[in-house]
Amino acid sequence: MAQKITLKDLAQALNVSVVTVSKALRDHPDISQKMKTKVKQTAEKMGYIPNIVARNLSSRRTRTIGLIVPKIAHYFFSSLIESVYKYAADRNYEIILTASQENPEFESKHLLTMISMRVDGILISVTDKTDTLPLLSVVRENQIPLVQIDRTLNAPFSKVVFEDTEGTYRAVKHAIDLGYHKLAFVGGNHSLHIARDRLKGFKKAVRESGLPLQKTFLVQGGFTEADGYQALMRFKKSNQLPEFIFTATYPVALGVVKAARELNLKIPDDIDLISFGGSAFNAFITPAISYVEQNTKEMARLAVEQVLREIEDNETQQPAELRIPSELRLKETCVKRKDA
Amino acid sequence: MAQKITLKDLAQALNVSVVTVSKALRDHPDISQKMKTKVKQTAEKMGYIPNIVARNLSSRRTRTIGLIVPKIAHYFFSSLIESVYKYAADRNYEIILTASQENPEFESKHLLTMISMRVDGILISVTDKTDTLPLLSVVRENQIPLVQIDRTLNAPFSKVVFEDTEGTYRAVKHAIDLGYHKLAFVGGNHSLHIARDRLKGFKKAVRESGLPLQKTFLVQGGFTEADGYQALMRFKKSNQLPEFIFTATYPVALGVVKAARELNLKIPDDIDLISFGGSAFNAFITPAISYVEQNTKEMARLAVEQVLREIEDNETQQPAELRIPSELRLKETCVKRKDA
DNA sequence: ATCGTTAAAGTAAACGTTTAAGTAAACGGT
DNA sequence: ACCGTTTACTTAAACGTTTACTTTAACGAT
Repeated sequence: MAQKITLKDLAQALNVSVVTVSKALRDHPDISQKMKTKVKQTAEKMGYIPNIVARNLSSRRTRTIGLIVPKIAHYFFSSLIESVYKYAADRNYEIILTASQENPEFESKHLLTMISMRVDGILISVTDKTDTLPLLSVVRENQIPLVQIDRTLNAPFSKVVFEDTEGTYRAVKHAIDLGYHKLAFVGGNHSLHIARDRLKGFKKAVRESGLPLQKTFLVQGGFTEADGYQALMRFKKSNQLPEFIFTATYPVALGVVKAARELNLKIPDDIDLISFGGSAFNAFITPAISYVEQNTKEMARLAVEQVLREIEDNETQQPAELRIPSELRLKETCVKRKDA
Repeated sequence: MAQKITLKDLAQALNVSVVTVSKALRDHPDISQKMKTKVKQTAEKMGYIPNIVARNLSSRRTRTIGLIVPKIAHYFFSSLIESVYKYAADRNYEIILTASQENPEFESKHLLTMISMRVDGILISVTDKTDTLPLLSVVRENQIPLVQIDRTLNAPFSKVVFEDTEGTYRAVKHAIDLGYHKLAFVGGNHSLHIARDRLKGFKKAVRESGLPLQKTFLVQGGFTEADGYQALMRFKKSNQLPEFIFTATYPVALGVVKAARELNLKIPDDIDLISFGGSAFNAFITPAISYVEQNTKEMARLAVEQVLREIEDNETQQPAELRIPSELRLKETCVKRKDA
């Protein structure tokens, strides 16, 4: 085919300057309506396709937001991603997505790539092993707006989180009210807020009710199915089974379910369960797990809005901390009173 | 902070030309080892971060592949995406992902954006409503390598698909062997190969066994849960229930399961089921649905390899058609003989 | 000593836009 | 009739690289 059409080609064809063409296509007020129409028509006719790379270099902005998540094929993150795309599209921004695969090295590499690509802002949800991200200082120096989502570090950037402590507290309180005494928490890396805050809510509920906090029932680790599976297996091995388990994520809960099946433990009768976060297919599994709701759509909305605010307002503001209420959704676990 | 460091800054600091710095950083043979080390050290020290936008403009390539899928938060696509990212990363390519939301308009818009962004190649899985993509001619004219994945159109571009006909054929044959006579197919838009080919396999199995093909049991539509739900509801309404349903996708199967529960029909006893494609959480639902396996990892691998081949080999080749075997995985549906 | 070759740099131009800074003509108010 | 303003355009420069070409010096072989 013919070479790619550029503004120059259009300009020559129309016998005007390149800038006139550029401005006309962008509806710049400098240009007369008549010229705009003429330019757009020939652009259409000649099959002009703007070169965004050139535009980005020249304008020193990309209308692009980097999104770094630990995983894509994941109940929580795939919906979060989908919504982020949607809200970004509404505001005419592109998304550059990368997945760290729960690997802090990849995470740093991707963060650097995003800076290299000159994204206008960054949204990040860190891996379950990240306790520090050295590159954040570079982000800061370069004044790139960055918003942490859900899995946040203690760093001077805006955050969007759920009401982790309160949500967990209510769920565990509910379990205690049903008569459970031996309660376990299976969660994640304590350098992450969500792990600490969910544990905090758990402890608060247990302490308030005067029950003892058993060390062996507080499990650290990751946020994956494997972590839930291992936890229950270990409880079993040590011959110390809790009556109720609160899991820090839905995948962890699935791991518990899997282990329970193998051990021939009935849920909810032998072991009861609530998780932080559900999933679209929860309704299809038996028993459907009761969970603390995570409104991913709202989280995406707030995160996109916040990062765009920081991008588009020129003055640097204080980091914001946006919190999303997280309500308990009772399904088929943790609904019956425990027989005394 | 100080202004962003550019090659020019490095060049000044080192008292050499910009080109020397550029070449040194890229390990160009023109540059002596001594100079390379020196340049890299100062680059490190001064915190140089390359501007990929400028590089892309100048070099007329982006080392970027566009990936267009109908949906992100979806059993099949989220794993496909994850694997595409992985294989692309192995070859040092970035991915630009967009989701068409099963909307052909968005799909075209995104395709145009990708061309605008000057991606080096494109991977696309079209919406369940797409029957033609006018922009493909632009892709062709601009000689942008494009590979169709799974949901393919009849267009002169390479394809990576499953053995849709054979996989479906074997599954339906299995159902017939178990003694089922009234068989239904719930599938998608017939301008897509996967819908046509899966239906073809279905018809072949039914015809071969001498059973009648009932028109009302061949349902067109989309590939979503809603489509499966509606299909079973309609069967019920018309008082014509099949004994066995083959669904063209896993979400459709879930829709059937949902409808069955509401109608109080037992799966697999009242209605039996096999779907094309499973999911990671299939093991958690009761009954676990038997399915024709879709090896998303392999699909991603072949697609990435093919598009990179077309990008990196300068000569244009004939479009390839890569087919991935799809085996039947029996779980808890379609495993018992039907009582005569 | 001379010539072709190689190594290690440098110079100039280009990639396709946008932004900033003019300029010329038309306009409107006094 | 004059001046400031507005309209509609143009020119020049810049964005930060890479690519293609040129230069200079050193080296070996004859």
